[in-house]
Amino acid sequence: MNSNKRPTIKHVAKVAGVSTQTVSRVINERPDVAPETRERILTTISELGYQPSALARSLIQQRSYTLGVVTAGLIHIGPSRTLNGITSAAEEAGYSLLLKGLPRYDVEDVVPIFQALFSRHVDGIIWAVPEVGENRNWVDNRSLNLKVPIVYLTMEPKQNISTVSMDNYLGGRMAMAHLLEQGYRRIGHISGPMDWWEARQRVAAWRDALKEAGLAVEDAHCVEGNWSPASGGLAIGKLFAQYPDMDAVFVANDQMALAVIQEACERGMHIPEELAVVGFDNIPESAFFSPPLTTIQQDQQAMGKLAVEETILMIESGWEGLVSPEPKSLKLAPTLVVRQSSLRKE
Amino acid sequence: MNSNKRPTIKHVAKVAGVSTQTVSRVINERPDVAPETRERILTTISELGYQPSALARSLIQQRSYTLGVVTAGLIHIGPSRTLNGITSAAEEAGYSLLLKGLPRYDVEDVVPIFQALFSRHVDGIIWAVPEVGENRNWVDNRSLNLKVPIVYLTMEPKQNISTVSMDNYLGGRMAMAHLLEQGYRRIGHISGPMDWWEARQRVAAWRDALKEAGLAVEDAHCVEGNWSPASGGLAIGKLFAQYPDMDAVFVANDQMALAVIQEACERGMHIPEELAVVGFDNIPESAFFSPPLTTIQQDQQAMGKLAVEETILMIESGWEGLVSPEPKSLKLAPTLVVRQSSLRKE
DNA sequence: CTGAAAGCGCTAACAC
DNA sequence: GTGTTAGCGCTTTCAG
Repeated sequence: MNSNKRPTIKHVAKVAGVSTQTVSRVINERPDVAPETRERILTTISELGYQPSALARSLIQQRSYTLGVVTAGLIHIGPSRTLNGITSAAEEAGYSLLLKGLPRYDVEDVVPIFQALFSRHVDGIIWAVPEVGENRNWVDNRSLNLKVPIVYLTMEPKQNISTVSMDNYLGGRMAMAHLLEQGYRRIGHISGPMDWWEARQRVAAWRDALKEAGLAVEDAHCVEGNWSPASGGLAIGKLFAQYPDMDAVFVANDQMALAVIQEACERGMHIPEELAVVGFDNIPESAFFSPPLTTIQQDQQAMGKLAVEETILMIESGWEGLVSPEPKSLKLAPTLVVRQSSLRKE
Repeated sequence: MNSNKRPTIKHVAKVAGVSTQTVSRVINERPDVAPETRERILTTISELGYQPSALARSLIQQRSYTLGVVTAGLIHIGPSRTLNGITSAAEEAGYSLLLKGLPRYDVEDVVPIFQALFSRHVDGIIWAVPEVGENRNWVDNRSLNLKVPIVYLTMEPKQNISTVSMDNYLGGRMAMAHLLEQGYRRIGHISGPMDWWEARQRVAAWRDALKEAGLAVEDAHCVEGNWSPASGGLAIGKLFAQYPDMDAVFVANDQMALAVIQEACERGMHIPEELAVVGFDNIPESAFFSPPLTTIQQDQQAMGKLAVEETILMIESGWEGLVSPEPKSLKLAPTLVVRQSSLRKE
């Protein structure tokens, strides 16, 4: 009975004895169809298992209800949390997602990426790749004359484009404020790779907090890591050598902080008595380090969600060039999670 | 000069003074175009910044070069690693990805998911959701008469469908073999949630390994966790009570194993002297636990890659119903990573 | 080698 | 209320 191919609107129309236009009206829930006709068509639709083609619809409406998402570093927890926020928010808003993963952070040639996205008529783009090195250089030239809105995640706010980021500087300040409040005064820093915007923000927070507290800031008190636990171990070793009377360390992520704890332990040092440690990220494991790690929590899912909402807002307000909604730079505030690794005993 | 709208094949044809077909031939790199004409058209294309519409092409060719990917639990490292493998493999094969994230593992009503995917004419589907509870019940009824091939990840192999999974049973056996070889004989187990297929496989491996070694298997020697570190802490507490002379424990994931180490440490126990620990997953942190954790490494990126390759194989071999390539059940072997947490001192 | 006509599945605009 | 016509941007015949 059923043909092998998927039924089209034509099949439905023929079987129900109406024109395709009427079927179209029913599908799109237009009011101007006789209740009786509507019933008949709905029955036919479910009998045939008919399903409208979003492709054909996109073609004629010049609107795909699809967002392009560009990510990198999905193996890390941060980017995947963000993506998770994006998927659920898009679902909720009735948008589909076209996903592209970059093999590296510093992809130089973005043209093919955009082409792939545009050729599938995405209505908007979420550039969920953190700012690293020169990987935002192309933004000025390209993005201003694109036909669809783009929202950039995790980057230094810029004129004329929309960005959504965690406030890494604020997070760093919260970590430092906490340590200072606990009475620590000789605070070192292990940073992320300095070509990362996020890493630089956290370093700046460390520096400014010390300065504002009237404490000396020395280059030798800050060592660069690469986010990996191994690099954290190396960094703390250096720091012990360069800053022997350090009493606390602000570490730019939890993975490196774990290695710091581990290395301190191996040297027979007690945390937090001899060295207080504050991390960044609040990975699920950090509550179970020995001692549990004080850290800065960032809600990356919320960031993804916000990015989707912004993009859709730009789309639906009839975005054209950079007319309607002014480009915004949104920042989300992280929160401080206090655990034992930073608590000065009475 | 440039019109506001994106140029179409018609514009190119008009400007180049040829018919749209000829432009089409050039785009698709057909040989039967005069070199001179081809040059002129290529020039026009780049002058106009023309870009073919994949949408229109998909519509007429009934082929979208797009894969639907359904995931769940992206906030966890496993699923996102898998997705990362999928994105890079798809990119390489020239396929786009339509991403759907499920809000939970046990989504009952999969019909809307498939509808959304089909309405966008995906050529194949990768169901990257682990088997949990009853969430594969629908497979029999539906999948057999779908119009596109599906590959299911992380599930018990089943007749007539294609699956790709890590060999969790093998992984469990490797963990157990290692502990037995080190001389441990009273080995407990902390499992994942028993409604997860992966958790059951690991339990079965624990059980079978003990049995085959001629050791007693008691229900009280296995406690169920829920993958979270917190649950691991609870579970090891129970296990200490129910199995006081336990000398080793195989923990179903690294996060729970971390809490085990932490709890043992708090009770003043030494690892591995008084309790050997083996985990599962090899998260980046586990090399930096105190002591570093012996664990089972699974290459989830490879799994994602394999799933893409299988799906495309089915698509391109002219899949119809379940005719051409027989459904396969592929399994990937994990590897053992030995660290200090399980090494019996001489 | 190149072009004309038809149509993928759908909807906008207009008739009746 | 409902049908007709046209066309989204492309490719597939089939002529020449």
